[in-house]
Amino acid sequence: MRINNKNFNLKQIADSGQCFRMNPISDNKYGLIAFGRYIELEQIEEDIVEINCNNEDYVGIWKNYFDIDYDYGWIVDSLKEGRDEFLKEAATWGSGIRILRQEPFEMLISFIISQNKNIPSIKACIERISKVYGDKKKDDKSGIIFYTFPSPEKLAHAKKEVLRELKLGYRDEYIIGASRSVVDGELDFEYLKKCSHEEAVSILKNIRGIGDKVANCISLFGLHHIEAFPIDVWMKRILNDVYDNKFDPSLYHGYAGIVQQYMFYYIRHINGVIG
DNA sequence: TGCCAGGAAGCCG
DNA sequence: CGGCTTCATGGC
Repeated sequence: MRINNKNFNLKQIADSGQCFRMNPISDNKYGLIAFGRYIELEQIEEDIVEINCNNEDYVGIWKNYFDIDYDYGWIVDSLKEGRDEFLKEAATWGSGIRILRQEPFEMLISFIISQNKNIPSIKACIERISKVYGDKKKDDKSGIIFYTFPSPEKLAHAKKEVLRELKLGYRDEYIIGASRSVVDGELDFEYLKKCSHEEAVSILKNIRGIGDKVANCISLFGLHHIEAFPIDVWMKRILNDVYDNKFDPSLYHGYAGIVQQYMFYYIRHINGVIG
């Protein structure tokens, strides 16, 4: 399936810190594990992406996953034409970023794991927890063996000692507790998607191990509340060093999370963390 | 060796 | 509320 879209860049998405199971496999090619499947994608040209799947899976899964129906172009263009010099550069540099519609439970656990960790370490933890608690599968097309992200039931019944062996550190109890909240219905992702971003964050923060930053990441990447605005150590640097703590997210009301992704991706580029 | 990473909880004033 | 400390772990 070939997608023609001006704002769809695999490298930018893979390096944007929103997904942890999309990795390069060769030049311009990426492997992705999501929704219990493995697919390969290739950046054919700047505005053409090849998704190695049939039409049924594209329409049923990946079109929605990559948020293809949403036009990111108007946001990029408006930032490029605006007065904010930093956002002008950031939007130009990351114009191919999209906010993926990832699975809420995977985002819940992934961003609990993410606290006080760098991205390579987060990815390694997620692969380990998937290998132990997920399902082993083989992709028919590529022959690749992979492990699905664990179910809430599996992690709700996980043992602390095992999670410690997986190098999850003090987050072991947080992971088990959050998973139990999903299993017993305290956390209802369908409701969290329907309600406002503010209410979703408020509910998520009742879970032990979820503070403001992680709640905003779950809201943005797992619930697709694109007005969420997660502030991590990189964002703090921008808000302090570039904006003297006077940045006003309400200027981008309703889509601040997308603007935030351009900022995050750009500051890490400037600091040489990613290509 | 000390510092940092897409932080949060506990405690203190 | 704001500031300080502690919490595992790996990489540099």
